[in-house]
Amino acid sequence: MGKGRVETLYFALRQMSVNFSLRPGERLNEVALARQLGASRTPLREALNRLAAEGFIDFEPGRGFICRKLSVREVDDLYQMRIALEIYALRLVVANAADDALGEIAGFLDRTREGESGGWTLEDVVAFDEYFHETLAALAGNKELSSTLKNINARIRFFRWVDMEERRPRTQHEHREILEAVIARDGELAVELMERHIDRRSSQIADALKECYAKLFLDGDFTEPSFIEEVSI
Amino acid sequence: MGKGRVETLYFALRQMSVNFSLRPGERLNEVALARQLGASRTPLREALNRLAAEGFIDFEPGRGFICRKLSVREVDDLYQMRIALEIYALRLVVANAADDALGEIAGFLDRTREGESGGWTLEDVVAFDEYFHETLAALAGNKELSSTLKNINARIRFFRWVDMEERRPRTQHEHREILEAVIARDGELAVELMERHIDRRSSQIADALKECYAKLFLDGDFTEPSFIEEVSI
DNA sequence: GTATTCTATACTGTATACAGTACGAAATAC
DNA sequence: GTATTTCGTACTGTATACAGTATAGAATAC
Repeated sequence: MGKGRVETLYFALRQMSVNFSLRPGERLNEVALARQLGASRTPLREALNRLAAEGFIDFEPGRGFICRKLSVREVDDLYQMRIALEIYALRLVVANAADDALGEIAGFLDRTREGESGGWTLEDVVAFDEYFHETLAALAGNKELSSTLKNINARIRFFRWVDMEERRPRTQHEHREILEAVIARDGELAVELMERHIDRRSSQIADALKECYAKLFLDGDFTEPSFIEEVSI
Repeated sequence: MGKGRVETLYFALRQMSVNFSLRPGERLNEVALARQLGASRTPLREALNRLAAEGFIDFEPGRGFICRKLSVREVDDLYQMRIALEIYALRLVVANAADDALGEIAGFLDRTREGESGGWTLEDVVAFDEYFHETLAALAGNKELSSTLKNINARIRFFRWVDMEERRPRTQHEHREILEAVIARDGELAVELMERHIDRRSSQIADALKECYAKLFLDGDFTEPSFIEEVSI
């Protein structure tokens, strides 16, 4: 079955939103975007409407579609959502998951370990990080929860990309600890470790976001960082 | 500022999806729907795309938009999501909420108490139930969490409407107990009460859904209950 | 009578045209 | 020089036309 034109546009635009190829706060020119993506305005707008419903872009009636801004508040809220969902999922996983499935994840952690040889790029590490959390949560067997979590992860990926630079050394060890607590069926420990692993201070988020927009505007046309909201907390 | 045409269509269609004025599993005829709602197909489809992204209706490429089916699995998953989100929110509320705000909710529970005199309709009671949960969770101050919760509540409203017939007597008392635990800042108790209050067995859900579609097809044209998925668990 | 192919219809998917409006730039007043 | 109004442009919002395809019904074969 063909995936459908709107679907294709949806994923292309989603990708653009995720890595901010579109500048934050910028109004999207539908005609230009449509031509750039080789489509017409109608299916483009349908894809944009879906993305707006999922929080990947903003929409203002009469003004059109606008690239979301880098908001401390939003990242903060999404990290809390992660904690809420992942912790609940984790309890279910500890109670119900098969040992086999947990063993698979352990194998994944082994294969992606960063030894003296293993030279992973930052993108790799971020992808592994997401994969670990999503796969573990998926063992809870709740589709709605899993898809919500995936959406959240996509929306905070730009942040993770900066955050990971600092946390990279710790991440691996923490993942292993969490998984071992799950395998030992120690729910309380697993939950406690997971919460500490995910938790971020608002100040950390603000710092990372500053770095984010610095990165975004490094090459050339630095205009006005008016697209970053609530830098102060 | 005018709310925009698509926005209006969005809410009208959302309402239709919530109370299943559209029959589950039924393909939506865009031309007919557009005429019925006094709009053109283009904005209609934009609204439908948003609703599809939020899970209020389904979409199959090449076949068009389809009213979601009554699914035990989905209701089950959404109830788990409620537990995950509301419990996490509750911990934040216990830790941070102002006494004033909690007092307001207590006042709301008083005003909506079902005395010998107070004759509330089932719709009223369901609305009060949603309001209690959403208002309490909102005190956690997380916009993403609140809006996700509201979406979930809209998606399970048809179910609540049946479920409440049975739970009506208990509900009020349980809400009061939960709130009192929060006011007493007893987080563990509040969480335990809330989890028990929300939790449903899959078998309960299946029974209620059967009643749901019985209700939907009571007047006249009973055709084929093929729109109910996974009646057996 | 049942299954299968063909055909007509009706619906979705997309392009495009047009209307209305927001926005920016130029011009004028002060 | 600064503020304000006017005007032109360009973009969004919506209707509509057309093309392609899924679907149902009729006709035919078995």
